[in-house]
Amino acid sequence: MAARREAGEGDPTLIWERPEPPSRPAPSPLSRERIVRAAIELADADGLEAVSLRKVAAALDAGPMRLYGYLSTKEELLDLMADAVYSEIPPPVRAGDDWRGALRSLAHGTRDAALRHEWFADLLSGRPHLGPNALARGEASLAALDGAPGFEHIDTIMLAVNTVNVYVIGALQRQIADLRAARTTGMDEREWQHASYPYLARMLATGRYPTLARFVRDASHADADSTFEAGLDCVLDGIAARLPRP
Amino acid sequence: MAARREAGEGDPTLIWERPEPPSRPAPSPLSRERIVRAAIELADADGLEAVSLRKVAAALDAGPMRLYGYLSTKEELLDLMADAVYSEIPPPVRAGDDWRGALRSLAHGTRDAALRHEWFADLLSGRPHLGPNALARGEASLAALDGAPGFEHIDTIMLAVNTVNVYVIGALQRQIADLRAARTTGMDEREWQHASYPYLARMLATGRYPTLARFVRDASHADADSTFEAGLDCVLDGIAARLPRP
DNA sequence: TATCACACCGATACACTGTATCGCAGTGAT
DNA sequence: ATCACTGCGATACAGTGTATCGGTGTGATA
Repeated sequence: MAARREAGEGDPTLIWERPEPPSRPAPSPLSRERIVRAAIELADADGLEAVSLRKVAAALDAGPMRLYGYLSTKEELLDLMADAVYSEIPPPVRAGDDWRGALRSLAHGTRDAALRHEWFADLLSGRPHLGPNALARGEASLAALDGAPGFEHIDTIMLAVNTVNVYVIGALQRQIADLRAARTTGMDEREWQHASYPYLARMLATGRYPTLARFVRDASHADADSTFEAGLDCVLDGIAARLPRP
Repeated sequence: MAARREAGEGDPTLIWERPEPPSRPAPSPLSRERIVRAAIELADADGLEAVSLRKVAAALDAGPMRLYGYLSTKEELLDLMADAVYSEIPPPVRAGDDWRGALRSLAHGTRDAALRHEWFADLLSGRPHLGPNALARGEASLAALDGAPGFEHIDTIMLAVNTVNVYVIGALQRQIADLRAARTTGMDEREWQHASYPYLARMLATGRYPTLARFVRDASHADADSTFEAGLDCVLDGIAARLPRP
């Protein structure tokens, strides 16, 4: 092991605090940020499984081992990538007492950033995101509701922010899974949803799923955006219902 | 390629329809089900990244290549594993008009099954789950609300089921990420949440996240179960708010 | 019963992964 | 001018998913 993995051996979250190696002028035009940027480019283009230390290094004209001066593990790179996504989420806007607007802008900001980087969904189940940008987003979320009318109790705010976040995460997960499925079959999302999707059609034709079949036939299949919006409204209504009578 | 990958070459969802190879009596005491069971045991014990075709095959006293008679890809194995989790979800009970109870039991059943198999969360972003058991769960969910008072319109049912599902998925994702983080630090979940977690404490001490710090200090950090319950109630309230006046 | 044809198992191989090791070159100090 | 050292990256290793294909055991046929 020697001195390769320097500080914070046991605790993987310590990337956020460990200083970068001083970027020596000539021989090392590398930085954690450049590495992360290269990795994100790869992931955006070809998915997370295309991100290998070798490829990232190659994109930076370096040998794979070079990266270990800036990262001590591939997991760290993934953490940094996730945090970079958080940095793209704009702070929620709160106009006066419009807490719904605040939560809504938070939700949309998160969703937009995540849809720009589909691989983000794959990093959600890994470990909690605690990088500086993720924390900043947390800070901004809470601050956006802090002091809004009806949100006097701290636990009310927690519940609201948590529920919205959880909804957004779940919705993302699902939409991205669908997007990928659609892409591998070559259809666009709309076509796919309309269930000319042959396997599903055959499965439904077995008669084992009568209700499902009826719904696939009769429901007005909205696009992903409006479905997201409808669910979000639903969640916001639920939050509103638990506020003290104004 | 020859005859190894037989039917449904292009479409990866076709596992569900492709028949198993006829289990020849003596030399082949293997079956898709045994393979999946072995893989699930590995994943339950050591996480999804411990599931390699070699290890699964070894657990069954077979060479790695043997599995390719039953699967054409590791992805298929993962799909089968995911569907096995769905088979553990009990059909939602609906007592009379109690649609809340139906959705609640659906949510809990899903959550319980997923917490029994933490790796399930990692499979959510992969591709949509369309195995027979997943479809059966879909069927049961819709059927549970079908005809309940207030749910006359098909889109109302869709919205309700979708929103609950999405909430459950998101909540799972998050709790499992937390569980893992807690485990790698050796603490139990409760301890971890109570933020003696040293990195977080240091980060909050920087003063860059004042609201967050206050919340971590003052909020009553409920355990995962009650948080889930509270959020679920919130979502159910939101659904209730959108029903036609009774 | 002896032979043949065929099916299939799994050893071998390949390209790829993350990462440990360590020789060597290049730098700064003496 | 010499030395000590630092840190880069070639090499190596154990592991992955999967393609290939030789050998073997089986069932059918003569």
